[in-house]
Amino acid sequence: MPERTGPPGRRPRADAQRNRSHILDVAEGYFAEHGIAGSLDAIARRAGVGPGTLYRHFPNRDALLAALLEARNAELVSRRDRIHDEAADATEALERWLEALGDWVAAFDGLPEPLRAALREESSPLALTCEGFITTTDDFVRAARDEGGARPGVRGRDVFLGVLAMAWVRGAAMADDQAPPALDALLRTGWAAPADEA
Amino acid sequence: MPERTGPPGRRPRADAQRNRSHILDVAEGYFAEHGIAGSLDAIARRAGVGPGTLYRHFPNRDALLAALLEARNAELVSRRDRIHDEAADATEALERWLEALGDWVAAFDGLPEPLRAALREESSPLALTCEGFITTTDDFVRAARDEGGARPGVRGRDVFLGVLAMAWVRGAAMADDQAPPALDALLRTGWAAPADEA
DNA sequence: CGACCATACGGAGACACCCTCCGCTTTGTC
DNA sequence: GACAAAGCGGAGGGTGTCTCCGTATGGTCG
Repeated sequence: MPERTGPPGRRPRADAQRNRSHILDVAEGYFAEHGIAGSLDAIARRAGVGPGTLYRHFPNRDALLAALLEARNAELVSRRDRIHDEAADATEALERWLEALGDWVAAFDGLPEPLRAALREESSPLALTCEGFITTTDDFVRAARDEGGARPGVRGRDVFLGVLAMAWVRGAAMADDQAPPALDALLRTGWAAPADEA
Repeated sequence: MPERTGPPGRRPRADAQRNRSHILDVAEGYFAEHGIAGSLDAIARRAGVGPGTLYRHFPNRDALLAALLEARNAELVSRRDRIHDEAADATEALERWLEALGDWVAAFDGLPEPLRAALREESSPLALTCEGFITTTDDFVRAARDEGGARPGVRGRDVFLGVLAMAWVRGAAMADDQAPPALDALLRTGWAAPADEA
């Protein structure tokens, strides 16, 4: 995908394309190693380009992140389609979708933070992606609700935020290896025991 | 509470005590205004002291935060006692405790982040406080479970992390005024509808 | 009351990060 | 081969964290 959207100008010069994709490669490794908060200047240095070059291609951290996520977004979308094809019922589909979302958001250490910021600030390349997946989540939730598998009143947006929140807090419980499944269970069924009478 | 723990040396000089408490006052206002991430040097400036003075009293942001929370911790503890006295049953007690925890963690905008970091890094003045409240949460959870109000297998630590996570993600949904209650409900009962047969 | 010393103060400044601006080089084209 | 546009690199401004050290201040003891 060499072009952002439409072709308003002619296509970029060869060296620009080379630099862009090399920066992306380096950033991928750097973020995987140091987490999402690593220094952008350091990435430029490691890529052997000046800071100006990096910032021309990606005006800020979110833009770089968004470009990095592009490939994974595609994977997530195809996973959504696969779930639609394979899942026996809507509840299982929702479960599998949430698992896929959880994997997506765990692509880099610290990713939940910029996603949350994008959701609040709106004007971020990440915001659009998130809104798309929120809509998808809502579709899954509605289907599960129609089937009786999801609680009425629960919105896709809330569940998405829940997944984000759990992924975020998971980072606090490294040593505790029973925390991840416990947090997933918490999001699924909550802490309260089902009451015969509320 | 003029002394940290025990009296290992003589008590601090008068000007030191004055500065310390004045810095605390200013920081309270500054964090309330700009959120937890505001500049520490700016706080020092507003307090009319050099940066060195601020950093001598509070070696880092966490230390300052911990000192600021001290008063609220006391309030939270007394609220816990009040809940113990007043709550009709253990489930209601847990509910009210979680509400109290939610208020505590919302004391400053952005507070969840350093709390999470403290929990993972361990060596932070905030970590000890958190661990204490995790234990308290576990007590409430156990009592509710014995009564049948809380799901078996749910640990106090997980619920505490859940409260933290929901408080964190709440910051993403400012404009959406139905998100806060929805997130609380999500933590309480999850997204899944209670099944007659699992 | 004056001298002495530990304690505490202030601010200069080292360092890291983000990001911009601009003179120079590279690329594509005629 | 020459010319313009596109792109490059890095110097440097702004901000923030945190340290170091010469100096001032407060408590104490003769």
